[in-house]
Amino acid sequence: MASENRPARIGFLLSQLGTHAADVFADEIQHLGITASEAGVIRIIAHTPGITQRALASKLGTGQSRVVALIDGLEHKDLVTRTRGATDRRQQHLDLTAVGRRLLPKLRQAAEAQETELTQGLTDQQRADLYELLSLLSSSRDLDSDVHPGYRGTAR
Amino acid sequence: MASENRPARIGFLLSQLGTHAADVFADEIQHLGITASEAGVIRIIAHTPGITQRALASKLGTGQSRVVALIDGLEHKDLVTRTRGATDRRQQHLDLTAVGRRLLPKLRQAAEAQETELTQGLTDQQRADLYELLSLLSSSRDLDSDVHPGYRGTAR
DNA sequence: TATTGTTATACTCTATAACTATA
DNA sequence: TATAGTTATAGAGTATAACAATA
Repeated sequence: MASENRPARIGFLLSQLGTHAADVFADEIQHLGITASEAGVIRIIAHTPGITQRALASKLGTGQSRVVALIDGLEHKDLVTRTRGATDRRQQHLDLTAVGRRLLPKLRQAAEAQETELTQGLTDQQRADLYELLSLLSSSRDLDSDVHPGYRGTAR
Repeated sequence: MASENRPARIGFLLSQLGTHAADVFADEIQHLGITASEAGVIRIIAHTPGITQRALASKLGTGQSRVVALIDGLEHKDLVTRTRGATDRRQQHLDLTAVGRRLLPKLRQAAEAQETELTQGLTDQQRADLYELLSLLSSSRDLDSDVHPGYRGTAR
């Protein structure tokens, strides 16, 4: 704020480091044959099996047509299945295949490698402090703990 | 790391909050008639007047053709000028117009509004701590202090 | 008539290669 | 022959509207 004697750069640093973090994660999972977007979808389906495409679109903050394309890709890779709803046959329920489930521990490993890579300049105490502050920011900003909306904006 | 008893989420939180920060900034400058990418270019030219398009492309981490499109837009809005190099007529040197320079304090205001908006859940002390940690991360990761590469990745 | 998913279309950002004018 | 900028083209991600099947 005005009382502090430094330029307002937290927003800029968050944008910059957020982009960098996404790049590092994309690199970490490249050998798994999926993109960061696909990894996000897999995580959500793992957390809420049977979720409909509409509910997934709403969680991702994207349109339904984007979900169609994403699921087409994941279905083609045999990671996700679509099942028509028994009571409402308009809905498609999404679930992980056995192959998809086998990806989950690898995604967790990738997240750990990403964190190690990102925070290698910090002490354990600093890493813990940073985690606390980012969690506080995220929850106070009412952002979903499973999802973030993806990169729509552009460089600042 | 393995010794810490929490999931590896710093990378995820940085991505999520970075996207959110970029969205907030885009909203703050929308009334100025420029995008976040254009604001970034204006800031760089303000900092290094006479920079060539090639040098700008390298700073942005983008291709030269993207710079052509960006400068076309800024020139059309009368915010930036191109001047052929006197000694090497292949080069285009970029400078802000008077109108462009008048935007600078408004961009600073927008950055302050963004920071206030982003960190409204934090105490002054927490805000100062967060700034320290993010600065440390950014400098240890060797990221440019003026620029970040923009959003190329997608949701995770 | 409304809703779920699908298809079609367009717009932006990005990346690459071909082209020009200068060196 | 190499370089700075430009143009053309194609690919991803995104958003919107039109459409089919179902409710």
